[in-house]
Amino acid sequence: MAEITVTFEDGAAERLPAGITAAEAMRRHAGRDGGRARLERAVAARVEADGSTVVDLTRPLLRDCRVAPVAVETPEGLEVIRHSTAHLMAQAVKRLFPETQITIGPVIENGFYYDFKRPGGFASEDLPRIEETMRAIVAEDLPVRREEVARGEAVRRFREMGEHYKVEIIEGIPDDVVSLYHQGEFVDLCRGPHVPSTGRIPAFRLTSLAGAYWRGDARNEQLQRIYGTAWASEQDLEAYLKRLEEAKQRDHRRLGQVLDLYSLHPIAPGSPFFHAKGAVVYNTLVQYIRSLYARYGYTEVITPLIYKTELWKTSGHYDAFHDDMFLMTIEDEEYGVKPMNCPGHCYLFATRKHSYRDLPVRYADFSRLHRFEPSGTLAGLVRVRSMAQDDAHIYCAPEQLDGELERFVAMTREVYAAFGFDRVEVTLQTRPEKFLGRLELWEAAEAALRRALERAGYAVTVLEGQGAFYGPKIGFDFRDVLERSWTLATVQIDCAMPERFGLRYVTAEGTEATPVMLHRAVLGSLERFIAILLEHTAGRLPLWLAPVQVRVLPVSEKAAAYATRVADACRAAGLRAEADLRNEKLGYKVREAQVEKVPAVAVVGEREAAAGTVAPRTEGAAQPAVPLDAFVAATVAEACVPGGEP
RNA sequence: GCCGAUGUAGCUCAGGGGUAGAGCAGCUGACUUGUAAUCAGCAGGUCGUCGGUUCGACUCCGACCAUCGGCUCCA
Repeated sequence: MAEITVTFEDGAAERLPAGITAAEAMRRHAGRDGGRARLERAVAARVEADGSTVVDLTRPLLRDCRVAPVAVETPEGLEVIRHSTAHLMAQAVKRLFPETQITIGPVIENGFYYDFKRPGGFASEDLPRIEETMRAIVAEDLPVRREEVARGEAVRRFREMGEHYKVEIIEGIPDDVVSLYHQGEFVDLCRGPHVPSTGRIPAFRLTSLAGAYWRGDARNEQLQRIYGTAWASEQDLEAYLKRLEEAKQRDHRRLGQVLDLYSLHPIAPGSPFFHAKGAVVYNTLVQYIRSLYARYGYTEVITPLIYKTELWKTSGHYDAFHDDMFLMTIEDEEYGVKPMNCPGHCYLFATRKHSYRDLPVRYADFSRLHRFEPSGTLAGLVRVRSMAQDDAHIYCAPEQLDGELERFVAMTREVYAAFGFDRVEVTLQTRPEKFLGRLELWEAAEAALRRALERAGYAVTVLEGQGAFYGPKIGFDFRDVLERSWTLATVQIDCAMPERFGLRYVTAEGTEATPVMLHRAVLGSLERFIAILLEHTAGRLPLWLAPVQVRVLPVSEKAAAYATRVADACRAAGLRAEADLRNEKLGYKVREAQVEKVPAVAVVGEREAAAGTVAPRTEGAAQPAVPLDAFVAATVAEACVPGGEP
């Protein structure tokens, strides 16, 4: 029999019969070096020949290669068990509900899902039953077997089983041979790799039930998706579930209530009411951005909230989005509440004749916008129907475009640095199927965005076809506590509106030209930004943004007068300060100030009143007393808006 | 919009076909307080809304509304 050379992790090489399985090869070698324990923890094998691939432990080795075990707790190992758990779940579902058709079941971050079509559907009470059956199948420790068959044969078998979605998938595969995985009575189309037997799946939990569309298209049949999570051990599973629980403590919807920042009411779904404290955060953010506008050369404008719909017919928004707008008919004329500022700014630009010397024109606008977002998509402050952006539109000459993009990236960087946001994910979203404007403009615009990102040195994910209908865009995305991704900053080059609105400027040569138009926002929507900021800081807003910056706590009524004087002194210095004069013990007031995350707490008793000092409590701990003036000066220093006037 | 779940006092939650419960918050009083909850009393509800079943519904059924987790969408 032919032999091959197999090299192991320790560098040793052995001549072994071709066709030996990866597991057997490692087992023979381990017998000599004592690595059996590691082998028992392996769920797959890494084989390196031409490239490096993770394969089944039962995969036969046919050529010279290096082979190493893949431990269950490694990223590759977790991927294997998660995929195997998806199969396990599908098998359990088929046992309990044989009328169900299986579709696809991929691995996702921290877990997996599987999409099913079941007449009558699943209810969440089904999940515990499915889990129970899964545990039974683990106890059966069914061997998992890979089989390669001709595509036609695979189609025939799945058709016989009544698995029509699988048939459709296989028919779309270009290869002549496909691989199937068997475990007991269950068989699924799959590339693998998988654990060698169902008993090797250590810990899992089914987490939720959701709707999903076949092939991700809303025009297709609605399937049901069951989500689960799987880990290398019960302890890891518990730790993961605990992390999820802890993340909920930082959820902006909880913090928004505890901190009395905003609320939502069914009378205006998706439209937050900002309470007095939330309004301070909102307005301070606007003030911060305004201070940067002075430096970055923007001029602020105020434009109408309601327009005749002709405006969006010109811009193209009406065709694409009129179902998603708040529309009304007044005196037989249709009007709409603006969902974005751009068309209004185009009218503004056209109110006078522009010279190349005026450009770039940068119109900033903090107007409220109203979008009729679908009911099922609303979420706290991150997806709303009523919002305001730190929006601006830039009109420039083509040769100014690169400079404007660079200026935008610089401003974005400055703002994110001020908030300590470092987990940004940058995407470039290109021309969608339905688009307006000339193709050559689109190509030039996409090239300009690519250049800007390259110069900025961002690692970029390209999302083909995800751009706006009027132009390609860059998105700066951040994760919320549930790891969902949301766009904050964006910059978009408009390939349609300048021409549709007939915008012109006079060039140096005295001819007329169409300006380049940019849409951009740095914070994005203020609502969404506040949500991400709250979650990022766990509610401990920086002092300059905190609704209450200083709270003065008298130890007893005897210090009430002095506490009032201290609070007045803080307010005179421009701080948002208040004295807590309620008839409560100090410990009670301290606790409340902590819970409300007031950044600067000053305790005053008879000693402080006599000495003209305060005893600060910062970062959750009592500090030695300092003179009142020094406390005020230090707090004022911390209250400076970042990057603002010195 | 679609699938699944949830909705009881301002908040967090218990309860269950036969007159609605707790803790915190609120109000009143006592205590005069030294760094994460002092004590007592009082008040607070169309049990999301509308309809149905029933002698009787907060509880069972249906529709709707809102919220939550996904899917689709996201100018």
